[in-house]
Amino acid sequence: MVKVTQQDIAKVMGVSVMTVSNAFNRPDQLSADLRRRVLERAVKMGYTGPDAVARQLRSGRTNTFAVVFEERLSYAFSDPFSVVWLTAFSEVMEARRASIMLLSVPAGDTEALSAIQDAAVDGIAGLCGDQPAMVRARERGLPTVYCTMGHPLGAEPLAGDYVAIDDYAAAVEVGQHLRRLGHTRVSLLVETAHRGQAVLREYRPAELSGLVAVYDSVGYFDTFHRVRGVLDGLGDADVTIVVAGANSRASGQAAGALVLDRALPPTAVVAVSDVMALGFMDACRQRGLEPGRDVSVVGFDDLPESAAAGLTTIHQPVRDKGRLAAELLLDPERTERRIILPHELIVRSSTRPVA
Amino acid sequence: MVKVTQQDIAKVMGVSVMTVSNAFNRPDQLSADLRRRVLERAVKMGYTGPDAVARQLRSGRTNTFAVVFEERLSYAFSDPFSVVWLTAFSEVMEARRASIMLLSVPAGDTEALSAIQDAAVDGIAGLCGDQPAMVRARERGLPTVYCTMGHPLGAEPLAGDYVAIDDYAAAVEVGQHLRRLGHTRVSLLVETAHRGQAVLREYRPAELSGLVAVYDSVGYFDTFHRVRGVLDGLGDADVTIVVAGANSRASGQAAGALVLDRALPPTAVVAVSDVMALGFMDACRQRGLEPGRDVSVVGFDDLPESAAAGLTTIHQPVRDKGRLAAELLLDPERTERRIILPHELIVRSSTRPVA
DNA sequence: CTCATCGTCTTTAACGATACAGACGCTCAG
DNA sequence: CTGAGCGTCTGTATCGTTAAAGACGATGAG
Repeated sequence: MVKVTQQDIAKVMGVSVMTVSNAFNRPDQLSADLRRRVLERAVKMGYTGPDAVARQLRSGRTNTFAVVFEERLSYAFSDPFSVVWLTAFSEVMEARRASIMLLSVPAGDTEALSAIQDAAVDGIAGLCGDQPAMVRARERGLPTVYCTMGHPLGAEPLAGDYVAIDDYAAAVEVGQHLRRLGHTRVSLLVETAHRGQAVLREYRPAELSGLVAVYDSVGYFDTFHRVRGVLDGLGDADVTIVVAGANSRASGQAAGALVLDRALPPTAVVAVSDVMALGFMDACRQRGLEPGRDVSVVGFDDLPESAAAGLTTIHQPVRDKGRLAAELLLDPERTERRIILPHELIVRSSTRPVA
Repeated sequence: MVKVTQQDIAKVMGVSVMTVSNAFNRPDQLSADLRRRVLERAVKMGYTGPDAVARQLRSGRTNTFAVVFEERLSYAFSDPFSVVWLTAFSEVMEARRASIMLLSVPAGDTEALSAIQDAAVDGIAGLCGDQPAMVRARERGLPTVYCTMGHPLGAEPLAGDYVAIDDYAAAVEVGQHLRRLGHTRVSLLVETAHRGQAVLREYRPAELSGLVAVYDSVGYFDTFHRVRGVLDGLGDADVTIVVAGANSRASGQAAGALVLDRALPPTAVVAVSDVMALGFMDACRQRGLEPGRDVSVVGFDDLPESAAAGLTTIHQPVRDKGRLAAELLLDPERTERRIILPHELIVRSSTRPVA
C-alpha cells in the first residue's frame, strides 16, 4: 500500500498541489466550496493529512525540544530532583503546544552521542552544561539551555544559555554553617559521572593535586563548585572527599559504611545532593546513630522529602529551573539568557553544634 | 548567519553532493583521502553534520516513537503505574537506540489532537486504545500499540496492536473472592477520563441504564471491563458504583468520605486501581477504621507500595507491558501482535471474611 | 586484445510539503 | 471606458538530504 500525497489529490482533482496544501493550512486562500471538496476527496483517497517530516523540513521548525540525560532514562523518572524539574519543564511546553523528546546519552557512551545529531528538534535542554551531549548540541548549532552555571575554573564560560543557582556561594554558606557549629572533622560525599569509577573512594583534598583533579573525578560542574565552596567555607577544617558513585540513595548509604565504621568518624557530613544525604542518614540509623545528635548532615536541593527527614540543606528553586529552561528555549527573543536564581540555606534538625 | 549545507561543501570542493553525503554516511563509497578532506573542509566551513529532518524525510524513518498520555505529563512522571511502564518502555528504546517523544493530549482538548498529526515519529504507544489520541494515530496510519484489550462491548475489536491483561477475567476473580468471603454490600470505585465530571457521584448499576452508560461515564476500556467483571463475579450482591474523578490517591480518599460516613457502609470496596485503593485506605485510617478488619479493600495493578500496605490486588505485569509495547513498535515483523499477559489475584491482609 | 570487474565518483530523481510571486477573471470607483 | 484592487488559484523553486543507477578509468583474467 503506497502513501497518498497532496500531489496525488491535486492530480486527481485537476487543481494545483498548492491548493491542496492551502485546504489544510490556510482556509482563507481558497473558496469554502473547493476546500470542502478537496478535504472530502482527501478522505476518500485515504490521505492521512500533511506529512509531519516534510512539513518540518519545509518550514524549518519542528516545535519539539529535547531533554538530554546523562543517565538511563529510568533515572529521569525516579530521581526526585529530575522529576520535579521535568514536571515544570513539561508544563510550560504543554502550555505552548510544543513536544518533548527524551534523549539518553550515558556518560562514556560515545556512540549514543549520535542521538544528539539525529534529533529533529529546535533546541536541547540538559541538567549540566559540560556533559558531552550538551557540548555536541552546541556544536550542532542548536539553542541549548542547561541548569548549572558552566563556568569552568579559570577558563572561559561555556557557550549557551543557563538557569542556575550560584552553587559556589551556596556551598560556602554550608561550610560556614558547619564551621560556626564547631565542626572541624568533615567528610564530603560527591557523586561521579564516570561509569568506570563506581568504586567508593576517599581522598584528602591535597591528595587530589589541586581542585581540577576533583573536577576530573567528579565530572559535573555543579558538584565541582559545591566541593570548592564547602572547602572554602570550612576554612582549615580536616576534610575528606568521598567519591561515592552515581547520584543515588544507595551511594549515600554506601559512603556511610565507609565513613561511619571507623575509630574517629567525622562529626559532620556534607553530601552534594539530598538524595545522597538521605542515603547517608539511612546508614546512620542502621548503626543506631541519630543524624543531628551523633553526626551532622547537610544536603543540597531541598527535595520534598527532605523537610520530613529534618535535613539541613540548600534550597534551590527546582521548579523555576525547569520552567525557565523551557521558556528560554521557546522564546529566543528573550534577552536575559543566563539566569542566576536565589538559593537559601535551610537549617533543620540534622545539623547541631558539635558535642 | 546562513546555514551551511552539503551542497555548499560540494560546490566549494568541486565534488558532487552525493560524495559529501557519502563521506558522512558510507565511508566505503569514497577514498579515505577524499573523505578526510571533505570532513576537514566541512568543519572549516562550519557545517554541523547532516540535517536530521532532511535525512528523515529522505529515508522515511525517524527512529523516534511517541508515548501519548491523556493527562498532563506531570501525571506520567508521578503515577506509579505510569512510571514503571515508562521505565520498561524506555529501557527497550534506549537499547535499540531509538528516541522517545512524549505527547500530552488531555481528554476533551480537541485542539491538542493536532500534536498527533504533527509528531514526526514511526509509531505511537498509549495506555488505552480508545482514547481519541490513539484513534487519531491509527487514522494517520501510524503503527500503534496500546495496553488494554480494546474490545468494546458487543462491537468489533479496535484496530491496532496491544499488550494487555484480561481485565474482565481478573475482575471476575476479584468479585468471586469477595463473594466467597461473604461480602454482599460492596462499593466499586472507578475513575473517569471526563474532565467535566470531576464531581464525586454514586450510582447503582441499574440506574446507569445498562453497562454501556458506565462506559460512557468512565471513558476507559480497561476500567469498563473491570467494572463489568467485578459485577459478574459478585453475582447478586448489593453494589454501588462511585465515580471518583481522576485516577489518584486523592480521588480514592474522597470516595472514602462518601462511602464510609453513612449508617450502613459497604463491607468491601473495590477500586479499579491500587492508587485509588491506597487513597481509600487513607480515608479508612483517618476514621479509625482498619482496612481488612473493618472494611475489606481490593485494588488493581499491584504497585510496589501495595505489598507494604497489605493490599489485596490483581497483579499485572506492568514492566512486561512497557517492554512488549516497545518491542512491538520496533519489530514490525513480529507476528504475535495482540498479546494477553497473565494476571494473578494476590490476597493480602486487606480482605477478610465479613464479620 | 577483449571484456568483465572493481573502486570511485557523478547524475538524476526523488522524499512531501510550503513560500513566493504572479496570473486570471471580476468588480467598482473615477 | 479604464485600470486598480480583490479573491482565487497556479507554477516554480526550494527545504537538505539520500537512493539508485550509471559513467569512467584502471586492472587483470582469458
